[in-house]
Amino acid sequence: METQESIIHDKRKCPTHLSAGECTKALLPVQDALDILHGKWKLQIILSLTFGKKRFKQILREIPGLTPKMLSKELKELEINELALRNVFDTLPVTVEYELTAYGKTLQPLIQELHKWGAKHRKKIIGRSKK
Amino acid sequence: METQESIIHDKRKCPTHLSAGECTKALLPVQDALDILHGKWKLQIILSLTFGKKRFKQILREIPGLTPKMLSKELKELEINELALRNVFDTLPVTVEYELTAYGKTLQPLIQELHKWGAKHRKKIIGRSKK
DNA sequence: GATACTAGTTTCCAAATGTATACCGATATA
DNA sequence: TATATCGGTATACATTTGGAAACTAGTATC
Repeated sequence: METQESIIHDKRKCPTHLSAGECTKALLPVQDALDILHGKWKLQIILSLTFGKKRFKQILREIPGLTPKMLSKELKELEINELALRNVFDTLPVTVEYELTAYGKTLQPLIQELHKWGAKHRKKIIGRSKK
Repeated sequence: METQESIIHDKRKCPTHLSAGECTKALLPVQDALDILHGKWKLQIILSLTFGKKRFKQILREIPGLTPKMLSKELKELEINELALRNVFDTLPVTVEYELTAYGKTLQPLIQELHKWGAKHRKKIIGRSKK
């Protein structure tokens, strides 16, 4: 078992924080993770799929305001990142089922962490002034 | 000590995933956390401040491509969320120092988690095909 | 023949976001 | 007097994002 590399607060590794240096590069994976979860619909779609396989129209009906264009786009992104799987059945009319992959389910602990921090933040900030 | 509430995968709590139900509401804190870290510059600015107090122009010089307008906007957001503090000194010309608050530093473990997942994702997906 | 169902795509448009550039007042330096 | 410094702001523009609506093919139903 290797120790988790600390990417911030390590002054021995990044004492002067040079602009184009190693430290900025270390942020790329963080950005990746953020990008994957970012957007108005991503989380809701992922959440919907955690409760089982879903068909296209079914997801559309579940999430109010979601348009087919956006759903199509978001599902493609999930597919590209191997977080969701697309299964086509040649019924009439055609049936398409989406499901989270095992890999997609590894997002869960991360979402939990975001939830934990976000919930505290709601209590601290939003609860008292914002909006 | 109370047990952390599970927001997904709990079929007893959210068996049918009704559209406007409690489950969607549970995603709001997650969105909050994502929003705070989102953007091209936020992480870089936070990272910069983890290495100590910084002045406006200093941050600008450190992060290539960053414009004063964006930096100003991002710093204001950090301030509003009480993640960063703005200190004005009446020197000539005026000196303004920004620093992470203790609360701002609580983001660190979250960023670590994002980094952990993102690094694995890089190896799995980006390393072999994307971009 | 008109309508509805499936899973999307296409087109157009509005709003949000981000960038480039110039500028501000006050002061110190060359 | 010209220039540079500080911490920003103002304006104009380009790019990105997202939404509304109509439309596709193939078949089944009314």
